[in-house]
Parts: sequence; structure tokens; C-alpha cells
Amino acid sequence: MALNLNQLKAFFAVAQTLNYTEAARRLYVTQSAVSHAVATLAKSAGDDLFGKAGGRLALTGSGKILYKACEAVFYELERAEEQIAAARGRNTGTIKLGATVEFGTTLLVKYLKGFIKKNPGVHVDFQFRHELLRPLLNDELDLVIDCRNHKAEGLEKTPLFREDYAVIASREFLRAHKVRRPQDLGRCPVLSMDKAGAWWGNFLGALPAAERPEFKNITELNHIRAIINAAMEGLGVGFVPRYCVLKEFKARTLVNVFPQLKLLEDNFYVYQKTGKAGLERHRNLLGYLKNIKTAQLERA
Amino acid sequence: MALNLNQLKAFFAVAQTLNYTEAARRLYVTQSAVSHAVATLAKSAGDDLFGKAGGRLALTGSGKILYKACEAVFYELERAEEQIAAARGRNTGTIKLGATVEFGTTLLVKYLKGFIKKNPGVHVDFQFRHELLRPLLNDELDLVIDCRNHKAEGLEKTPLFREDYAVIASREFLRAHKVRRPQDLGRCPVLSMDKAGAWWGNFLGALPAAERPEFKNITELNHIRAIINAAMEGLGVGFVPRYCVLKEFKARTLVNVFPQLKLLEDNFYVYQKTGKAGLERHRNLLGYLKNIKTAQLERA
DNA sequence: TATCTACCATGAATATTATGAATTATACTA
DNA sequence: TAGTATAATTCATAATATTCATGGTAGATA
Repeated sequence: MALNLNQLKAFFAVAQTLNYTEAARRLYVTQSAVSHAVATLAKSAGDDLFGKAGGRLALTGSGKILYKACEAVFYELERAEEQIAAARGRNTGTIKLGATVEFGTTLLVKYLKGFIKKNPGVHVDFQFRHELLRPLLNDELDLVIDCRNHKAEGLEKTPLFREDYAVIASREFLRAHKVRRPQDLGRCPVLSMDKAGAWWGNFLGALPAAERPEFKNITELNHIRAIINAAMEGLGVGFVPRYCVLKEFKARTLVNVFPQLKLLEDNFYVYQKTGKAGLERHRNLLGYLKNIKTAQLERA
Repeated sequence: MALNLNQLKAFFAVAQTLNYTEAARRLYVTQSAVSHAVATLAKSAGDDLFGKAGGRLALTGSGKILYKACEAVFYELERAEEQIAAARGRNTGTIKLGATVEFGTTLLVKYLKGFIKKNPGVHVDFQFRHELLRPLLNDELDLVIDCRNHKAEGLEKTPLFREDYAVIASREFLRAHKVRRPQDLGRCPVLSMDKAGAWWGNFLGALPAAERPEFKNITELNHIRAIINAAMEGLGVGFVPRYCVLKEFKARTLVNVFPQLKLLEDNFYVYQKTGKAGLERHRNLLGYLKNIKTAQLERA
């Protein structure tokens, strides 16, 4: 079994994407090259590495064993590479950083300016989307900032800071719908990230069962900025992280509907694969991110 | 830094031998190939991996970092390779087993017949020498059985069994030298593995200080079998593990000089690099070896 | 069922990379 | 200073990886 890093890389990419064509794209070679590489590797391993389960590509038992080894091997080599550079006074490497759309576009890019300046050798790429877990798991992203609670094998989670939420609406809307108490929202159009209304969970959870409104009219909007704008237009009440609407509160274009209500808070976490947690550039970025305080966010 | 396993292997071999020519021999390629490989690797790492300290080759800082990574990487890959084979019902791989000369040649080879039969896929190579630690550390040996106490970074030690020693001499010799008590050995020719007489340490340590003989006449012989044969020829008194001379005692060609004396015992240990301890073939062999009881050795 | 479409496998040609033989360079030794 | 052991070079060649062009297959679509 004369192993070979190129073949292992090809195998690893296929294993992560479960798609030869996509793996080839990721490696900047042709699909044929990947196919050849994996075939040769399988031959020298003496066993097929991929099989087909219901039309889909899937790792065989041997494939799974090799995949684990590849993870360890590549992370180990990456670590060594970085250390060698670091020992010579250079920090290097790329961090593919993921975050939710609103947080990323409005705050993260601004706040990270300092980190990027401090670490000129480290390149940071951004991906702002709602789906963050899968890209993290198959190495499309290295580091992810999310307020959702993920659990997965080999994933490391670091708490960052707390965000609190606010119920928002325009002045006119409130007047028109006569909103006084939480129950009143039952008869209002409600803006939510999801049709089921789970998005409002933190709000509902903060209320005694008797006072919980039952939403009749939910409008789905898959971006927080869209919810904010819709609320300003008087299309409904929204529920968003407070840091997103500080300006609007100040400009009085939006109202914090229940300012006295103590809402359950969500925690922002940084997620990364355990194997990557040892990377210096990851540790540096994490250290930087940990200094983010909600206050600073509000100032930003 | 486009790494490559061949280059890493070349580098690793050079790092272990600190000699390009020797590394080449080990990899079954020419010195030129190794030189090329390491040079290319160094270029892509952006730093020299070896430097010369007083004419001797030595790892640079970057080299040391890479060496650590290589260790992890190669052991990881080897483990994967073995697991893949094992998952398909085959046990494979080679174990380079080291032991002291006398123990290895007389007992180990016999006793391991069972293991070799049970594990047809696993190949065992033997190296019986006195110097076992260094070959173990630079991977010339995978597993070493030794009664000496070694301590080194990243080395794992498993106790096997105890051996006890005996002072031996021929009947004629004892008569001629009138040996009755330990002190009498001071005026006898003494057979030892080392000129300094440290070999007899366990014997001397078993005696109260007052009864300790001071050897005047030490003959160095670097094989236990040689000591035994010399003792039989009447060239001196020897000090050897009891299991080596059971036959001679029975045939009355040698005498157990102080049978009543409770000699300090030495423990036999199996040593292996920590990284290799996870290998299945290692675990199997260790399990087999642990079943060795002194009694069985005597029967063998 | 015929026809797409999105995949992956294969074979031959080509580009790239590793290796070996021979030689030169270097450093230590006597 | 020559002698020895070792590493670096150079250049030709062998081995390997990659591409290009093509064929095959399974699932989806009409």
C-alpha cells in the first residue's frame, strides 16, 4: 500500500463532497484526474473506498477508516506548515469564516478590520449564509459564528457573547393594531424567519403560558434585514437581535415594543472542527473575537 | 507548500538516521533521490530542514516541527492501513522485533512460533543485539524486549515477566578455587558482559556490604552464551539469567554456585514508541508475550 | 419507453515529476 | 596534503499524474 498525498487529497475531497465533479472543482483539476487518483488509491488499499447507496455515493467501511486518517493527517500537516511559518516570524494561512447574514454583513466585516490589519499574513474569506453547519463539517468553512446550537461529532464550540432580542414594529403599525400586551400580537401579522414561528421561540419562552399569543398570520422572510425593513414599512411585528436595530430605535423609525420585557437571550458561539482548534491562526482569531462585547457592537 | 508523501518519507528517514546515504539505503533508493526529495521539500517549506553542527547533520527548528508532524502522519497512515486490512479479516504488516541476544536466540524464536502461526499475515523480523534503545527510537525496530530500564520521550513500557539470575561455574573450577562464600569470588577470574563489572550488579546488590567480593580479574565476554561456555570450560565464574542454564544444571555440566542466595531479580519489559502502541499487530503480539511465564520458558 | 441529464469510468496522449548514474563539491581526518 | 566519507549537481530517463475525448449508467422527464 504505497500511499500518496495527492491521491489522499483527491479521496478526501470526494469523501467530503460525495461528488467527483465537485471534488475536482475544489482541487482545481479535472474530474478524470480525481477518478484516476481515487481508483489507484483504492487498488493499493485493496478495497473499494466508495460504494453507491441509492444512487448516492457513500463511503465504504474501508473508506471511513481512511477518511478518519486523512482528517488527522491533513490537520497535522497544516499545523506543521503554520508552525514552520510562525517560527520564522510569519503568520500565514487562510481562514474561511462563516456567519449569519445580518451579523456578518453589518458587524463582522467591520469589526474584523482590526484582526486583518494585525495579521497581514493571514487571509480571511467570508461566507454569510443561514446554512452554516454542513459547510463547516465538510471543510468549506473553517470557522463559523452562529447563535444556533449545533452538536456534531468532532465539533468544538466556544461561547462568544450574548445577544438579546427585541420585538419591533413601526409607530403607525402599533397605533393601528392597538398593541399593548404580548397577547395582542395574536391578531397581528407577524414577521418570522420561518413559517412555523420557531424563530419567535425566545420571545414566547419569556412569557407565562397564559400570556402567550397564538400567531394567526405569519409572514416568512429569510433575512433579518428584510424583517427590519418590512417592520418599518408597517407590514408586521418583527423579532430581531437588538444590535440590528439600534440605529432605527435612535432614529425613532422603529419602536422597541416591549422594552420592559426580559427576553431570553441567545448566545453567539464560534464553531470549528476539533482537529483545527490547534491552528495558531484559529486561536488568534478566536482570541480576537472573544474581546467583542455587546457594548462594542453597539458602538460600531 | 505542496507537500508530498515521498518527500516526507525521505525527510523522515534522513531525520532518523542523520545520514542521507543511510536513509537512501533504508528507502531502497539512491542517495541522489533522497537529496533531491529533501531539497524540494525544504524549498516548498521555505526553510532549510537540516543544518550542520560540527560536521554532523542536525535538524533545524523547522525540521523538528516537520519531524513531529511526520511521526504523527506516518503512524496514522500505518494504523489506517492495518485497520482496513483487519476489517476485511486479514491481519497484515511487519513487526521488527528486537531482543537481547541470548534471550532471543534461545527462547524467543521458539516461543513465538505460536504467534506466527496464529497470525499468518503478520511478518516478524528479528534483531538480537545488545544495543536496543537507539534502533527502537529511530524505527529500525518496532518492538523491543529488554531487561534494562530505558526511559525516553514517547516510549511505552510494558512489564512482561521476571527473570532471576544464577552464579555459575564448572565443578572442577569450584574445587580448584575453593569457592564457598561470595567473598571467595574476589580471587577468582570473573566472566562479565562488561569490563567494569556492572553486569554483576544484581549479585553484589543482594549481598550485605561486608560480604561483597571485590573483583580483581574480570574477563569481558559480550554474549551470554559465551559466558556460559567459558564457565563450562572452567575459565571463570559467570552470572547469567537462570533460564539460560537450566539444561546445564540438569546435565550437571554447570553448578548453581549459591542456590540458596536470593538474588535481586530483573524485569523483562517490552518497549515500543507510543505512536505505535495503537497498532493492532502490536497489541496482539503484546498480548501473546504477556502469557509467557517463567515456568513456560523453563519447559521450552 | 425514449430521451434527457448528471454522473463516473476508461484509454490514449501528454505534461509533470521522481529517480538514477556519473560527477563534482565539501568537510573532516590522519 | 591526500584520503575518506558524505552531500549536492547535472542531465538523461523512467515513472506518474493529468488531461482530453469518449463511453457507460442510473435517475428524472415527458
